Amino acid sequence: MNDRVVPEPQRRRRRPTKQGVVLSAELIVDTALRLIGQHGAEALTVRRLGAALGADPSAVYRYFHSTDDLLLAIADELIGRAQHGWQPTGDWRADLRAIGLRIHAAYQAHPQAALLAAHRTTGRTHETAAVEAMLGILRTAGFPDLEAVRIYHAFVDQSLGFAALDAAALALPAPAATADLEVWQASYARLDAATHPHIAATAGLLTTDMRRSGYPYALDLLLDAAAARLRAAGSGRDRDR
Amino acid sequence: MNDRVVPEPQRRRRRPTKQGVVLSAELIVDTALRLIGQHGAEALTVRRLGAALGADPSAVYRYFHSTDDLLLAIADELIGRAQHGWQPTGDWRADLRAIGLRIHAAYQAHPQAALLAAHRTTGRTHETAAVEAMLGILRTAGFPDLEAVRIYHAFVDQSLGFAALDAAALALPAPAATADLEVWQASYARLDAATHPHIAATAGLLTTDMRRSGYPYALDLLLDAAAARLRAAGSGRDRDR
DNA sequence: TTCTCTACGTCAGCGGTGTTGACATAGCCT
DNA sequence: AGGCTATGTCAACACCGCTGACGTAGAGAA
Repeated sequence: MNDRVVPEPQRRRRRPTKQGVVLSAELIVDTALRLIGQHGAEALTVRRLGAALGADPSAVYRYFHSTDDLLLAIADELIGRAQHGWQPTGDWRADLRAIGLRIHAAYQAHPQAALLAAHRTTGRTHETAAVEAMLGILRTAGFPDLEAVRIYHAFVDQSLGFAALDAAALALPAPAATADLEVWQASYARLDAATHPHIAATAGLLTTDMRRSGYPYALDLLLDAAAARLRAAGSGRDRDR
Repeated sequence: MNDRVVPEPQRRRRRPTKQGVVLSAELIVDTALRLIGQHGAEALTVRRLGAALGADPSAVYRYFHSTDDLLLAIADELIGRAQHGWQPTGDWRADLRAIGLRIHAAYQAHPQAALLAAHRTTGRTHETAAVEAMLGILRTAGFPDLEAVRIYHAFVDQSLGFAALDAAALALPAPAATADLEVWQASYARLDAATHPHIAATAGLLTTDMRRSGYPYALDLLLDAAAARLRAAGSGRDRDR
């Protein structure tokens, strides 16, 4: 870990680079996201980032301890964008569903970045705000603390897991992506009913269903199960609120 | 893509390396898996693999076009291992649960191979066999075809999504991995109850629960919901089987 | 207005990476 | 016995993340 990073409050940030750009942590994160979006995940190297910024590559290390540090900042930015503009309605199930779909959508918008960021825990402001919101929805709905935490955990990892999975499909190089999709018609739809009766019987349904994300359906299943547990907990000790 | 790879049938594979090892694609895959298991995620580099094999690093390129090619070969091996030795019991819920946990476990055993493999559709024998088994379980249990396909889709993608997510955590370089875990104590456990009441109220539960995978709980939620839908479908047109 | 101090952009370089062209040779085939 | 070629080895390339050293812009103090 290097110590060239000056904490935000002491920054005077006055000095433009040779090419006249005034750097900031924010600008670097935005540029990194743009770089990833335009040229793929492998385009995010310190040297290329420096070039895109119009600065010496090592200048990045004045703002982030390492590339991993930068990645965490990117991850938090993505979470922030998912939350942006969201308002709770008071209906726990609708609220949770909306958050899940928002997370999924935000990551799909930056597939290559999502691949790198989906599995990190940042502990930064946007992330903690999101966690607080989700826990709040569950606890306010009446879930006991232990169950609220477990459902939160399952819910958020399900969202991120599907987000990463679907992002990976989007981030695949074009030929590989189409190849993966065609497998369902080229291979599964032609399997012999004698050896693969169940696939043969549902081939048509399979090829259409596998084309889109399984997340919305999986999300509804999870919310179904959560609602059932809430009902069970509520009827257990009948008086609540 | 290089073309130094000789297709398997033409191989004469006679020449031992300087250190007396006779190479083969199989040996390389096994050694790579062992390397990952013993020395962590970041140990899988071509140079280190060469050293572990007792051969020049570039010898690997006589068997695989690239490291990605090698990782796909490893992935194919993993799918087989997940299924290996599994026997259906006839209880659809127990069977599906077992398959889910097996997939998850197989990927956890070799995290960074899992990372690259989880989102590919291969259409190869191991994969089609697994799909056939899962669909068979659902259809035999009495799910209508459309629902069987949808639940299969949600189930398999949830398994792979969690597998990829948890694998990514394991595949992280050691410092980043510990940092991610410590965030829950260093950051979340210290948030002010005034600004983050729900996190503060559940901090203890959070830090312990987030240490392990959320997959088993999420899996049970999904199976709960599926069982409920099966009941609903069954009572709809009462006579089945 | 001038001086000082330091934040921070730049440069050169280290030890790593995947990959490839050229070369030497082991050992199967005739 | 001899040739052919599969395959192991070597050296080198281009790139990577990262760091120590250095110069200087420009804000703050006087």
